[in-house]
Amino acid sequence: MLTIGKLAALTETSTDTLRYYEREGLIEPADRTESGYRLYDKGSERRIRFIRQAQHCGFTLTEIRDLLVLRNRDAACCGDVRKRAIEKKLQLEHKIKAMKSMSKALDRLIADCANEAQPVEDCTIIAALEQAVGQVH
Amino acid sequence: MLTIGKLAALTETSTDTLRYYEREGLIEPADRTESGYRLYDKGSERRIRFIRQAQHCGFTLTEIRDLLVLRNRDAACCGDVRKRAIEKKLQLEHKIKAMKSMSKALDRLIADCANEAQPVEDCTIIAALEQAVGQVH
DNA sequence: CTGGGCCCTGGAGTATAGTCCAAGGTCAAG
DNA sequence: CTTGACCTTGGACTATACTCCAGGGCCCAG
Repeated sequence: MLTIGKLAALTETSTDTLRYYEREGLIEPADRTESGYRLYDKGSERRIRFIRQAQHCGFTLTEIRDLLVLRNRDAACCGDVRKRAIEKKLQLEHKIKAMKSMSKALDRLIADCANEAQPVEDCTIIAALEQAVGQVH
Repeated sequence: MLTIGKLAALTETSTDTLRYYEREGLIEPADRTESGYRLYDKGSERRIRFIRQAQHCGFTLTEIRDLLVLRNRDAACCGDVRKRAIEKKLQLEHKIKAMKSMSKALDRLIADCANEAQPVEDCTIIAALEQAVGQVH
């Protein structure tokens, strides 16, 4: 069992952030000591990592809580749960597409600017950036 | 030339947001009427679309401003500009990787839950979500 | 020449996601 | 048995990105 400081160090978060996640209903300590210290198990570490990862992918804490809550449901698994998963998946795919097109635009930008001492007017940034948009819409 | 309301309608933003972007240095009207009304050209529309797209991909307004500012530089194009582009590109690639792995995890989740009336314990959500994390780190 | 819809500025308010105290209790090492 | 590192709660503060007024001016259709 880990104290909050150990878990924070392990997951590269702050103790404040962990307590904040608890207030927001994203995590809960597995136990408490007699004196009230929070105690976490290895599952908490995985949970925190998942939260950070999901955030990094553009999910809000509210959305992440929704995903995590699916786990604790006693309703039938495949209905609600599946619907949410499909929704998230579509959101994700859309974001990935947009990001890929931006990434390609940046590639072009980098390639075109290989020549170090070119003047600004010939730098294809604007064109590349705007193409990124064109490809998505 | 478009007034702020027309541009807002065209780009599906609010006039408040457009004025906010202006305060933040992301856009500027091409002109003003004598009475002080903002007037925008077609370039503004493309610029706004780019901003929204970039935001959707997880860039902050500050980062987007940085990208847009590259355009107005009178310093040598390929040096600074290229460095920034490469930086953004790496960030983007990293996010795309994470999102792809979450997307795959969601796929598995959806596939495994195809069977509508399964009990929760057999719903592979937790496993799938945690694998997403495992794949990224 | 007036009513309704648009525009202006400046400033206040909101949600999200932390971040930072203050005041105090706990615990292990020396 | 004290010192320093850790923990507790509650509440205030911050940054980002809007969002919503208030109080006023502009513009044109009837």
